[in-house]
Amino acid sequence: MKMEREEKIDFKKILHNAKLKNTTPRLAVLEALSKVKHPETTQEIHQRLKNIDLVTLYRTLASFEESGLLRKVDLCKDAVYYEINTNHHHHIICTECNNIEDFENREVEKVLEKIAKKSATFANIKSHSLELFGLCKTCA
Amino acid sequence: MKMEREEKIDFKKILHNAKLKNTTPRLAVLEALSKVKHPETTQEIHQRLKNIDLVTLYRTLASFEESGLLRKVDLCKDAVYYEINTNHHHHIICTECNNIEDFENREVEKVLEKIAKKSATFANIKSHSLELFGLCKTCA
DNA sequence: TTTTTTGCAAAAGGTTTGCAACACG
DNA sequence: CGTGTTGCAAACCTTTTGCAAAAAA
Repeated sequence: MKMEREEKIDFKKILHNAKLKNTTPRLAVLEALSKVKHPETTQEIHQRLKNIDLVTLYRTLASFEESGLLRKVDLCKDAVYYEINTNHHHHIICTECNNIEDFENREVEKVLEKIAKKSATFANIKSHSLELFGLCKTCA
Repeated sequence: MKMEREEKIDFKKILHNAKLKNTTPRLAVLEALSKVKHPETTQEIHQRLKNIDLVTLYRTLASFEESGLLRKVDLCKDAVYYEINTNHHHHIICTECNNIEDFENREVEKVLEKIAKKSATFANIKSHSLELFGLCKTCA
């Protein structure tokens, strides 16, 4: 019988592994973004973590992205969104209420690989962005 | 025998059809973007069309997008890119030199439609963004 | 104790707004 | 001629930079 176990993440170890020093603002940001399912903007994160200076937050997010802890997501909103960099996936975004659903799809990844190979001018493809936009059932 | 014909676009008619008044800055912007193959930022366009006020350019691009003449493209560059809204296609961008290749691919569109249908929480998908990032053969 | 990181102030960009003069239709 | 558009000035918002004080290892 499998015990249900409280998800207890060792944020200090994560920072240490990323070769980042263990500071209060960094722990707060990492924890906050781990709790949240959807991508957030710098301003949104700042709203929730009022006690962290906005400048520090900018620097923290930049260093997290550089070390691969976070990933930028482009939601066509004239603002940069960040999310925890876990498994590779994409998003479906409601243009009305900003509701976000994640999806993974092996087939689309395969097609993208084929497209990359076919290119006449590109030697290698390192990454891609893919987001769907529409109306969720509540807003439709 | 087919005559090669000078591509002569009636920009005034295009503006008229879009229910936009026929002004000097609008014609200049429309013509400039029609000549160019790749997406450009507001700042880049302004560099080329120095005689148009930057504020006017912002308003022009916004009205062009609203009326469907232009489309925003998201190249993960912390800047909004615009391109003429013609056939549906996507881009492969060189992260080193910003070289851009367009591609169309029926297969990927089909897979995206399937993904949209499968979604539990979304009623309909209206659009999507898809860009590939890598190194072109010159930069690799 | 040495090196990074933080937080404040201020600068720097980029984009938007208000408004009078101007131009299109 | 009336309404929409332009161009300038100034406001605004987001992001970056400089630097001294504080914290990490």
